[in-house]
Amino acid sequence: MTSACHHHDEHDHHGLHGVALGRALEAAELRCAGTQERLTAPRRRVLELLLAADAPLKAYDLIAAYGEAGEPAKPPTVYRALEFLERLGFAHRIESLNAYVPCRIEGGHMAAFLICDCCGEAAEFEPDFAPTLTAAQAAGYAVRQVTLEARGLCAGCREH
Amino acid sequence: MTSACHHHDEHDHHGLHGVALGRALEAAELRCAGTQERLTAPRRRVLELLLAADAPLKAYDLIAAYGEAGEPAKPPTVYRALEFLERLGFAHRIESLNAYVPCRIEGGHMAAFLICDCCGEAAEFEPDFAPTLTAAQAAGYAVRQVTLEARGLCAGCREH
DNA sequence: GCGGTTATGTTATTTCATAACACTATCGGC
DNA sequence: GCCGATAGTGTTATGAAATAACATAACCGC
Repeated sequence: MTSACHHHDEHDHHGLHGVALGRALEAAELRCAGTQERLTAPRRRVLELLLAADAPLKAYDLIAAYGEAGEPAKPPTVYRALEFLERLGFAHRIESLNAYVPCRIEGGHMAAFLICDCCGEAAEFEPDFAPTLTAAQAAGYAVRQVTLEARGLCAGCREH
Repeated sequence: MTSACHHHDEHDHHGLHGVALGRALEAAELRCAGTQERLTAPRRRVLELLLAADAPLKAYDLIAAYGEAGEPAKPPTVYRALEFLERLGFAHRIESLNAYVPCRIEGGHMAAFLICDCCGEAAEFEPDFAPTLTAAQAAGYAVRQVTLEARGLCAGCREH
């Protein structure tokens, strides 16, 4: 996380727990049932860990936290689950952090993040991609996917 | 590069050579002289390799190509040079490729790339960041840096 | 030429990610 | 029900990307 300041009291607790976590997992199950995709045990477990976290998790954080009783997973288990979760839009990879977050925005969309270099928070948002897509089209590109990551300081960290 | 097609005849030769390469390096020297920064031998060598390349280079491509007579560099040599080149705006890292390109646009700017998943070309462009920055401000963020990478197919690769 | 600062050389290690292959589960068609 | 195709998992091993730590050398202002 490489925090530069230490005032992360209450402003970054995004993790889901208890009932809310259960509901989110249930919703994911339902969305899978709609397609012919399956939310298998390792996929569900990795999604659970992401949803419960307060900040982006690295792949090896997931590997370490995977086992209920402390036994880590093998790397391919987690990487394969992440690949699945990304494919279905349940999670996003943040390239500039080598880390992963659960998707917090409903509906098919292009991911974009505001990342606080101080507290490590990564807030998903939906900027207007029109100027970018227009420019890309003008250059002859057929865009399939856009990665947008804005780094800086969040409101909480600016004040201190 | 993981190319999906094989028609990369003549449409991605961006590499600088001979006189043009010399001029670009000279320009970099001049820009360094203006500040109190120094374009030392390893930094110059890495910049030269980036400028001469036709596509983004991985750090270990640079490490392998570093020595005039085939001897590779040690990793820290190249990573330190890249850090310098990025800091001065001579090069950019492309997060989604773990690769580096020389800066092709004059003037201080935020980097953005159109990346062809077929031929590997990475075209630097300057989209309008205003919507993104406005949204970030609305969320209370003070943005320091923006990474924007659009992946898809370039004009040449779409036709084939 | 001395001392602070910046950069380099070198060894080793850490972190991140995937290849390859054997085995198992699921599901539609018969 | 069972059979074959497909998708998913488990496991071992390895590959790729990046940095830590510390010693040495170059540069610059005085």
